[in-house]
Amino acid sequence: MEDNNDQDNEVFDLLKRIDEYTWEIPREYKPFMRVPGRIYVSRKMLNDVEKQTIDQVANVASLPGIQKYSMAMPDAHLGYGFPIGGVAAFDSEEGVISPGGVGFDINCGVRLIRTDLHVDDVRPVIRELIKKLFEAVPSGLGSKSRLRASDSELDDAFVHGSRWAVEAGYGVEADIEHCEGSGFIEGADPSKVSAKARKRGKPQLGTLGSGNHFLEVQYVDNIYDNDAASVFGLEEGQVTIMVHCGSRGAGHQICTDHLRVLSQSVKNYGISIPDKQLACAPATSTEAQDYFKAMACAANYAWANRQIITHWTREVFEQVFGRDAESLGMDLVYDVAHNVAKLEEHIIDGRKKKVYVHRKGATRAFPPGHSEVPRKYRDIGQPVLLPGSMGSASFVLHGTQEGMDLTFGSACHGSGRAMSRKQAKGTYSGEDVKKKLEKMGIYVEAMSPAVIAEEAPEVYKKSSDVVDVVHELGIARKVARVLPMGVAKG
DNA sequence: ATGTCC
Repeated sequence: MEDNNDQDNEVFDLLKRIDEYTWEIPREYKPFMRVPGRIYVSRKMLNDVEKQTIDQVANVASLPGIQKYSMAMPDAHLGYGFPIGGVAAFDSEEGVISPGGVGFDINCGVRLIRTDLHVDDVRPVIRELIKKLFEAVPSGLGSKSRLRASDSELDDAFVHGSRWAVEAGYGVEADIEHCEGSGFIEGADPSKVSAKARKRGKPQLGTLGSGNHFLEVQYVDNIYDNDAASVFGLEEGQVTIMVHCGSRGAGHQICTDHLRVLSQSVKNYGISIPDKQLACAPATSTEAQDYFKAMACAANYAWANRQIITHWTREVFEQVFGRDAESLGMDLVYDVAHNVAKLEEHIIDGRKKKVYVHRKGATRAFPPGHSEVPRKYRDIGQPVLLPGSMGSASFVLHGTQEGMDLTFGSACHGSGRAMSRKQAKGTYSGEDVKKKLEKMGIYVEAMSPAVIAEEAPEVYKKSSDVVDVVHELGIARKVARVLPMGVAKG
């Protein structure tokens, strides 16, 4: 124990070990906890979980109507109010809805596109491919799209998500089926979106954004489950494309606008919260429902956004390989949200119950047989897409019944930051990181060197460690690993 | 994550 510092000892003292990957924060830890907290992490990785993150898990447990546990995935770290990597479900009648449980980048998410191309077909043209993708898909902070959406198109994107984009010519019908929830959330109401959010969102529909968002050309280097991989259309050596982005300024503004309202609701409804950042309102209240209707608009916008990017990506591949996207086998494998709240039915204490599941930096992972899993994948379970950081592996998993029972059908969302952006910028130079990645065979095209430094592989937790916990715990099971060949980012 | 404070 002498190698543990003070923080570690403190953390160990307050947690109760349930099994190899399950650590409980007992209700006794804080007087306001309505349910215990649960952190799913290996003992080794527990050393990296900050005390502040554990306190956030405990704080979430104070919110009215919370079910079972306030949970944190192995990649959990400090967030706004709720931890990033947090999962919490609230009774749809007695519970609350909280923007902090979704995050600012509403429906930040990931999609995976397969191809029939082999890694050897793509290596020789990777620079050209990435350069063209970088040109075709606007990226960077405040970037504007080459799509000029009208007000009515923006409304349609807000309400219909992926379907709007496909019907506007940006994709094919099968793309819609292969999105979580068919690429939209019901109940979106654009009248709950401020003029300011509309103004920010309108020129950005069809942009990648900045930070850890990326468009990556990858190849499948390892298959863990042949049957599942085959059903998902994946095989070793095959080239895939991953898109990681969200709802841009629109989602950010929607979160900001409604946080202001809900921080007042907390007082109006007499809800006692240990942290102002946990602003919320009773799920049935007008304020909470208005947030949910606006949040759904942002979520749908993000699905439309990833769909438009998919279309432009296909166009670039068509140009470079001189064949149409269909003959290149460029089907959408799946698209998942990892920052969203959803009204779902779960079995709790043996009874079916409707709950608002808040997943913030956590991915839905529904089991085999679930009606929301596309027919094609029904026997396997929902594809769960976990992006790695720039230059590191990404993973494809599938949902399980254990996940449904244990975590409201949720898994982690990726690797999780281990160093702050500021610290990363002070430690690494963008040019050096770019050169290092090139030596590893990964070509990076980015808007600014600072973003490359902020996203250096070293500033993230090892994605394989995080994925292994999820796999061993059984809340999602590994199907395939993909490695980057080239990446375009903000 | 984010026109990194209208």
